[in-house]
Amino acid sequence: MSDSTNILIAYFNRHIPLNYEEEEAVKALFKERKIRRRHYLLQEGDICINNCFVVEGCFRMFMVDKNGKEHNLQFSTENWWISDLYSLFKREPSRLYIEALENSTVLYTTIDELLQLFEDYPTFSHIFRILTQNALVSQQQRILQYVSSTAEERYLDFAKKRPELFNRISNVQIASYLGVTPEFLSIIRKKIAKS
Amino acid sequence: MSDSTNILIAYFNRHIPLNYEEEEAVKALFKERKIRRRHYLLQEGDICINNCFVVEGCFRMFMVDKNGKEHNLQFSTENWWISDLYSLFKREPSRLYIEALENSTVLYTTIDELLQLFEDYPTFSHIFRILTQNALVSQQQRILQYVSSTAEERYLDFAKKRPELFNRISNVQIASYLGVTPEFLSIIRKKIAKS
DNA sequence: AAATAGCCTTAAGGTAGGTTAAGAGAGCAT
DNA sequence: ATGCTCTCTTAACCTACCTTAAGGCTATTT
Repeated sequence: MSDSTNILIAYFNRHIPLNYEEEEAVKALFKERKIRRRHYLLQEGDICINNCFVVEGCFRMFMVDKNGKEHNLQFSTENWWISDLYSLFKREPSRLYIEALENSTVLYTTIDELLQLFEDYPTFSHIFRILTQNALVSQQQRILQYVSSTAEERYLDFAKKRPELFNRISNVQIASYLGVTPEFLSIIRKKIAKS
Repeated sequence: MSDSTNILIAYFNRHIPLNYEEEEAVKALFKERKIRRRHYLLQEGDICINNCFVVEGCFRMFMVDKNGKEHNLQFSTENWWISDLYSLFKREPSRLYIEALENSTVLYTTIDELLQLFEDYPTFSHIFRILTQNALVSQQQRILQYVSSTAEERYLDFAKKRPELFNRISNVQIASYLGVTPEFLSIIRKKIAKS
């Protein structure tokens, strides 16, 4: 069994302690995959069939709008999940891209294996209901912030909430996540530095 | 047993057929409440302890930003759920308001009763995992749209996706949902009418 | 019937943030 | 070393949307 799988098991145990059988099920089901920097885990038009857990590295999920501009929706680093839930659950082509920002390692299962796991071991159904709830809540917080604050406030908040990410990725990526151009982010940074 | 409860049971049956015991559990657990137009189901600072199903009527969920402006986040009409999931699950004071736009009827349970229901009847845990998934997916779609389209596009999309709501609520409410002022929505409407 | 309140529109002037373009510095490859 | 690519910055001009203010219309209340 790989180190990677132990990391995932430790992750699950932090939510709900797994018994021996459940740990074995994780070891049997999840497969490891390495993705090199600038390579894609998912591209627009693909049907997302894998649910991925980031063991090591960093990904960004983004969409391309009708003018060809990219908009980052989410970053995932160690101990985060990354997949297009819309495509995964609806089994329809994705409108999103998932790109590795660093050389990375993930553990993944197909959606069908995951649903089977939920049936065989209710513990996992329970864990994923909580994970989905948490994701929903944090998305709602993001919408709240989006409608009610300026780019400068979002920038400061991002620096505060995700300091490790903040120092790990480029300002171009941060700007895209905050919904501004890199040029305007530069102006914001100058203004903050002055004050 | 009330008509309201039958509507909720029919709703559940459309997701996963309930057996006799599960139907009885719904009848035992959910309570009815009527809310008059302009009255609040939830106000900022309250801890949201009830999960509500709209039997009849229409609600809006909104936040008030630091400048005192309201931002609509969601409308709920018949056969939708309405609650602040953040406050509900984290048991922390809400930053949101839920207001009845019409005289309305809801069925509700407390979060503790709901969690107990999940333990007693896995069917409901299953249904709510799917509902949470769907909510997550549709929120993600909304974020996608928010970052990638103009106010005019969002307006036309809203008219197309929710035609009944579109004709049921005021433009002031729609503008707040779309993230523009009523004045600017008026300009958009004029422009669309001309073309 | 009058008064009040909410809704919708128009218009003038203002601001946050975008676009385009250009240059300077860092890191990587030949 | 030389070039290449990427990142970050600065600046001039532009646009989508906001603010304020005012007027007319309709619905509700008294």
